[in-house]
Amino acid sequence: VSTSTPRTRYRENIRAEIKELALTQITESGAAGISLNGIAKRMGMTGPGLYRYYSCRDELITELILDAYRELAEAVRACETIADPRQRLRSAALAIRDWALAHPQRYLLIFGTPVPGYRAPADTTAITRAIMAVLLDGFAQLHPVDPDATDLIDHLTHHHWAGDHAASPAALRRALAFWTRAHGVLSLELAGHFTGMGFDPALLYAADIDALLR
Amino acid sequence: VSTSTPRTRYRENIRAEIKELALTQITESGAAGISLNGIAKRMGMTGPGLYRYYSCRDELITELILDAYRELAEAVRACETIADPRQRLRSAALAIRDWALAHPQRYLLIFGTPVPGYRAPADTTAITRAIMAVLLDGFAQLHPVDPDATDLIDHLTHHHWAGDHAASPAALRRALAFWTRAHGVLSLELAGHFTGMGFDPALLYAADIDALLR
DNA sequence: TGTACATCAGTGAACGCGCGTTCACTGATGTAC
DNA sequence: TGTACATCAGTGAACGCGCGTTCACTGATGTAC
Repeated sequence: VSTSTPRTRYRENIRAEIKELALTQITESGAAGISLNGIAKRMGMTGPGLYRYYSCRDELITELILDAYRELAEAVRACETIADPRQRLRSAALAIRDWALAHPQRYLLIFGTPVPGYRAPADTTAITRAIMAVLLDGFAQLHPVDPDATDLIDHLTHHHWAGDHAASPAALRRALAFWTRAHGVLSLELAGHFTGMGFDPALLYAADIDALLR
Repeated sequence: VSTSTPRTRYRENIRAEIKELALTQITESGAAGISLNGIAKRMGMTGPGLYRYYSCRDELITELILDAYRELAEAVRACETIADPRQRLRSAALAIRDWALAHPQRYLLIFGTPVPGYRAPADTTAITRAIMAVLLDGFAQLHPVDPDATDLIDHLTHHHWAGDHAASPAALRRALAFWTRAHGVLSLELAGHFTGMGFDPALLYAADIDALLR
């Protein structure tokens, strides 16, 4: 973008600072606790001043969600260069986990309990699809495994999602399992449901994903 | 409980009505949206009146969480009578899903993004343990399978959780996977992440659980 | 380089709202004799 | 059965708080000649 006058650069910085503080608000008070007034106060500004940067609270939340989706997709896409599909999928799983642990609020903002009354932007499905494409490619290149879940695979044969990406039902089935298993461990871990159980969630995560890659 | 004077019965009814309305508030505005004033208004009462029944907002939330945990545990324990371990675990999985779909707010209240600033009551771990006991028993009775995830199983050997229930590491590993896989599908389904994908989450759920029971 | 003007960041007051919680109180419901 | 008293449900006013958002404004920053 060539619109880089001092003023627009300044605006970008402020917008970034606002988002940064919004994330700490989520950490402290949950997604519903995002408040323009609160952010302004921490920046040494008054509330209305923020309306120069975001026209309303929902616009800020939308941008936070889209940013998070994009960052996660980028982390996954960074694994695309790995030639071996098994290694690629394994490192994609690790990339997702690393990102989720590094940015728990962001992860839960996307995949956690939906923000009440807030409708997620439509653009997110395109990003989801981009992530899915990496998984589908990977599983398509993995040698096929013994048939399981025939019910589900039959079902998926008649439902063409995944856009123009004509994935085999078996690959789609595994990609979906990849997603749900990763999320299962991650969301329980982030919500603190494993604390006090004295085992390492990383190993559980790896085991659950590896079972899909054998 | 023999304390069933007309007055205590009346109190119990009001408390139940309060909880009922709190659940609809969660549905409408999320767990953070629970508000004593709002509930009172819907009951045709004034806000302070509710303080006869709950000493503060957190006490209400705590009771909602404990109720939900207990109900879920009950649903799982109802499967204990099934003799065949495979069938028992299968129906436990279905019981969990049925309950989660029937009471999405309750499920997300327990397993969703934690309520900000709110500290969950300690009694929940005992209930979690009761659910885990059913799973551990079931997997202990299933004939052992080909060794997988040896890293994780080694790890679990040295970490004795699950209380006095001396479960084998292999059973513990499968019980944990049962839990995370169930939650993975359920929470994504409840959060609406499968809408527009045109497949039946029930089949994905069944397939992911069945893979553990073969 | 200097002046005139337009743009824009941020302020402060205001609006209406809902929240949790306390307090002193009225009036109904139960209890004891 | 009737009266005297204690208990308790619910009210209304009040406190202090924070929220999103609007509006008219000041003062600084950039732009054009």
